[in-house]
Amino acid sequence: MAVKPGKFRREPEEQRKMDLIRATLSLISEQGIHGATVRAIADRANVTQGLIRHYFQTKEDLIGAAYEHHMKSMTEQTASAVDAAGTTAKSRLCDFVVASLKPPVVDAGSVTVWASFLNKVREDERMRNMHEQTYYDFRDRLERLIGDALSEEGASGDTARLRYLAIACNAVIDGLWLEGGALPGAFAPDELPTIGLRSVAAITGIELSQEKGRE
Amino acid sequence: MAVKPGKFRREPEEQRKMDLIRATLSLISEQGIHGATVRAIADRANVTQGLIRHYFQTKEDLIGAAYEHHMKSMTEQTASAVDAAGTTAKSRLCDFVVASLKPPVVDAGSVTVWASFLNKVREDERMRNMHEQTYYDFRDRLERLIGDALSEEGASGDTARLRYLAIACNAVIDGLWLEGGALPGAFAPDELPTIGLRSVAAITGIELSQEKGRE
DNA sequence: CTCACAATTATTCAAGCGTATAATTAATCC
DNA sequence: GGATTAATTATACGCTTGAATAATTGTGAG
Repeated sequence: MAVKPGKFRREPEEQRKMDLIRATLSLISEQGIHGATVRAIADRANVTQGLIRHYFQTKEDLIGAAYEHHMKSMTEQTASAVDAAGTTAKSRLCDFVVASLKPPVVDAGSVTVWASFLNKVREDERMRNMHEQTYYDFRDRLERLIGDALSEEGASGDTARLRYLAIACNAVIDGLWLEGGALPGAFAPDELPTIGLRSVAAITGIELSQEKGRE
Repeated sequence: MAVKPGKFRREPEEQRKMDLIRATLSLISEQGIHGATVRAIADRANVTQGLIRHYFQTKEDLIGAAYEHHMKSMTEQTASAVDAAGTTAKSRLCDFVVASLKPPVVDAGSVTVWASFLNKVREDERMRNMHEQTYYDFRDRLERLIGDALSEEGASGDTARLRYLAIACNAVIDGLWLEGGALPGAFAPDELPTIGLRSVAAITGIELSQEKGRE
């Protein structure tokens, strides 16, 4: 009755795959992993369930693709907050921390998706590799930012100390991210970024003021 | 052929419930939530599946009971490391941090179980309440320990600062716990406790030496 | 000793799952 | 503008799931 019936439209492969991935992620974020059945996914992507197997050999393949997309997207969202060149290393570190602890990175659905996948990481080697890579990638970025900020202050850290600083700061960020997503309403709007910055500053010994944002 | 056939034995209610809970948790920790089917649980507890419904009205009830048990058990394991009276507040804080970051609290299965349940926290109110309560209980213990250690040093923290310190230290511990369980092999044996202690010391400004353990 | 009752097993059921295959239909090519 | 082909729908299959009910069996009371 609306635009012209026509039983279906053909779409380019990448488009359809992305539709299915997005449908999968939105379902998991709303209902957890058990809500992401092939029928529900197809329904949300406005296709029939047979199409899933046309693009993904098995449901696990789709799940894997969705996991990869979600992790890359989260890393991207934080990393993109930092690539503004020409700024000081300290302010880049600040931006990185703050971006990790604000929406849309801090988000209940995002945490749900992440936790759902964590279960599969144990069994599936491909997922385990993605998981490890994502963790190390994030931590390495952080380590570089910390190293830059330190040398900017004249203080140089040896390798071992830099590793410790990166692990510790990464842990604070992860912990705050998790709690912000898992207990929405437990923290005031700007509380997590503030606490994150102060913690990273205390651990590294770098003086960080919240330069981004109006406060 | 072994000990005496006899088709089954009657056990006291609490015993059987605990058997079922333990079977549930061990299955989840090994295979994730999807491995915990009523049949698999009954099998592992050496009963038939009908018995589950005799003790738990629904499978969700069993899952809820298992969740409660797991969370209480984790909190207990850390809390019990600290109740040695007569020691200084500083050393009690140390013990608490270290216990949180060593096996059996840091454990791959434990993290898997925790992540599996996180999915259900969103939908089920009873689970959500348990989740919040566990978090606040742990954080409050930490806050008290930090407060005690601070006043032991003469430094007194106002309420707001104490809240910040507790949230931040809790986040480091959570983050390290998570990563230790999710990436076994990524850290040296004593690395997590060491990093945890140094981080808590840096954040709170309390000088903490690793008094427990031989190093 | 046996009787009554609760603990436990045995069997059944309907629903939902992922997958497989066959039937349509939209776009492309000559 | 009809034939071809791949994208999409439609239908069906076999299996597992959680739950329900019926049939047994161990055990304590009198």
